[in-house]
Amino acid sequence: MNMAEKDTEHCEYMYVHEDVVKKVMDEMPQDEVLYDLAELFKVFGDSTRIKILYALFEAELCVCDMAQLLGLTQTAVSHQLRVLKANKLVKFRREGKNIFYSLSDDHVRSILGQGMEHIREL
Amino acid sequence: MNMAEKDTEHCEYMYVHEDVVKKVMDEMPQDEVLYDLAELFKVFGDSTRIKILYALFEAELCVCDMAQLLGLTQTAVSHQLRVLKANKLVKFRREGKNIFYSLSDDHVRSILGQGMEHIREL
DNA sequence: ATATCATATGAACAGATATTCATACGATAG
DNA sequence: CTATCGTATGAATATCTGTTCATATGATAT
Repeated sequence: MNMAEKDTEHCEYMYVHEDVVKKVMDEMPQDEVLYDLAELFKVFGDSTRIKILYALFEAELCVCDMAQLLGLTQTAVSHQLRVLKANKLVKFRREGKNIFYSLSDDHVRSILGQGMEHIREL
Repeated sequence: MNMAEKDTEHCEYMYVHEDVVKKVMDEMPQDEVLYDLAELFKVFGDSTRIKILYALFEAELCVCDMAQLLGLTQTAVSHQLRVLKANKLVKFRREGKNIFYSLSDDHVRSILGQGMEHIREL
């Protein structure tokens, strides 16, 4: 076998391209970071939460506003806000009986914006 | 009741802030777009797929390379590549028996980059 | 204090999803 | 053309996730 070829290491019954694999391994972020990253995107991967985030693009809203606006139950909205809070995507303030939610920073806009660009090109 | 107050419309037993809700409703993207957007992020919301994408950041790889690199079975990788292909996040070319995958465009990098920035600040 | 409003929370259920196993397909070498 | 390698696919299973229902909490007004 020609040693100049990349195929050197065994992978079950297959051969891997060893040098490339090693290079990639060195550059890969830690597993935990990649896991956290997936968890973050999981939050964006639900249309209810996306709707809530988009609604908050425009204005600060209370739970009932969002429920009415999006045609959802108060409970469903509340559960999803919990997820968004846990991931620091929204912040909130109390005003009497109402709790007003808003976007916590501009990363949300950036991330959603990039996603929008991608689907526009599909 | 003071008409200068925002609370005008009924929502079950609650009142919504009508003017704000209407403003937001006008600005909201179509439901279908938001659904597609959620579907896109759902693709990023899995650590196996994130790992595959990050691996492809660095180099073009065949299925077996990825399986070995990431400690996954060939089948698992193949199933996830199917999802990534369906969402136009990766492209591929055949070279003999191997099929080499690579990132299809720079949106992937942008989206992952924004996500990374967010989790760094948590 | 008590009733009511706005929101949160816990349990239960239904639907979605990732992995595995078995197998099929397409390309190549002999 | 047959065997083998690399990859893809379908079915089955276990886990995860979102919604609903019932109920709890926290704030306000009377």
